[in-house]
Amino acid sequence: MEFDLGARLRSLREQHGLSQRELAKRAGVTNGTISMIEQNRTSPAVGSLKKVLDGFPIGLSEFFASDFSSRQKIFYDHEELTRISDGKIAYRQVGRDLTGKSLQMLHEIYAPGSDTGRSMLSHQGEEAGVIVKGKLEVTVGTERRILKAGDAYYFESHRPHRFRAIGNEEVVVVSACTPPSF
Amino acid sequence: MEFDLGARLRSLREQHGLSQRELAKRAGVTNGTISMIEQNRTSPAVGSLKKVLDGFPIGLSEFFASDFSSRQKIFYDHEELTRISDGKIAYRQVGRDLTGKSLQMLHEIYAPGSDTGRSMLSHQGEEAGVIVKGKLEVTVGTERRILKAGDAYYFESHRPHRFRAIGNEEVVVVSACTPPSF
DNA sequence: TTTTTATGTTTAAAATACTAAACAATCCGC
DNA sequence: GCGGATTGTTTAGTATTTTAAACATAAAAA
Repeated sequence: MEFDLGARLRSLREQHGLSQRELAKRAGVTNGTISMIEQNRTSPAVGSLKKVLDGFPIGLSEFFASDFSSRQKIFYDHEELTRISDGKIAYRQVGRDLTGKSLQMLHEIYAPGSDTGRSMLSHQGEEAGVIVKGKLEVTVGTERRILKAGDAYYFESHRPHRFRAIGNEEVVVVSACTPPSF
Repeated sequence: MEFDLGARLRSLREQHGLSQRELAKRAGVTNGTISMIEQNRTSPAVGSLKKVLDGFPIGLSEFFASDFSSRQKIFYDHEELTRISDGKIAYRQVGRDLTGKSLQMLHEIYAPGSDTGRSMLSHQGEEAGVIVKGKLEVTVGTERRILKAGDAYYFESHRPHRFRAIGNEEVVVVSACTPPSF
């Protein structure tokens, strides 16, 4: 989905009942700048946009937050779960086709010593997991920790992350993410 | 707190293990641009910043949301999980405050014979779960099935549903739903 | 109507960001 | 050590944004 910066700003301004000049004065820019931005005739400098948004006020994060509000098989025997092989890690996905769905749940089995690779994973959404068996080293951004059975994690998926099995027994994890990442 | 755009970008890039040139190539800008941005010597055009962030990838909103996520707790010992008592069923939620979040994960322990009640549950969203231990009877709409360790379920939460522990051992389930239901 | 006031748009000049290439520093293999 | 590759930084030139002021239209007041 395309983000229409100009339209978003115009909508915001009108919701606040401000003219381009009023907003410009508050923001410390000229009305022409606001006009150009609203028509998408320029890609404003972040600094300029920030000044403008301070006139409402609203933060950059909220401004860019596009509001994603966001008969089928129900029961699955373990062997029915969709297998997604990825080297030494055996993923089993709950459910078949997740198109249109917003939740993905995986039953993961890590062979001893296996990991998700040195290049860190990163995607949209949130993910969480509970360790069922074994020891799993979880790295998120600059933070790292070893989790054991019963422990859990929860983070936003855009943060680079990596999983690694510790010790010489297999590791079992039940994880979920939203929206589905593959 | 002042938002340090340059530092934020540098940190992100380093977490991903990319050089300025590698990122520049992915993003379709020059390495000099990235250098200047990271030093806060320019206030990049929104369009340029977007191109750069697409190289990770990460959205503008998350980029500006910054420290929110980095201060958030990620790892949870089993005893740290938030307990949500509900009669004979012990829920432990992964994560503390889920406001603004779209994923909820629970570690559930059913005492022998316990269930979620005769009046069926129903709410918005989707939910899924994996049985870790014991036997669980799951009823969704008119369908009913007994699941054992390793088995799983997935359905849309608006369908009336009910869970019941079968046999005389406790049942352990890891479940997830989106959006959080309580 | 005529005038005043306010609106959004456009334009030439000034300010700023971006590129391409050179520069400096560091690391690695030989 | 040396040479080559890779890193982040800087610089001069080009491209883009921003300003200040003029323009055009519309609504309100006289």
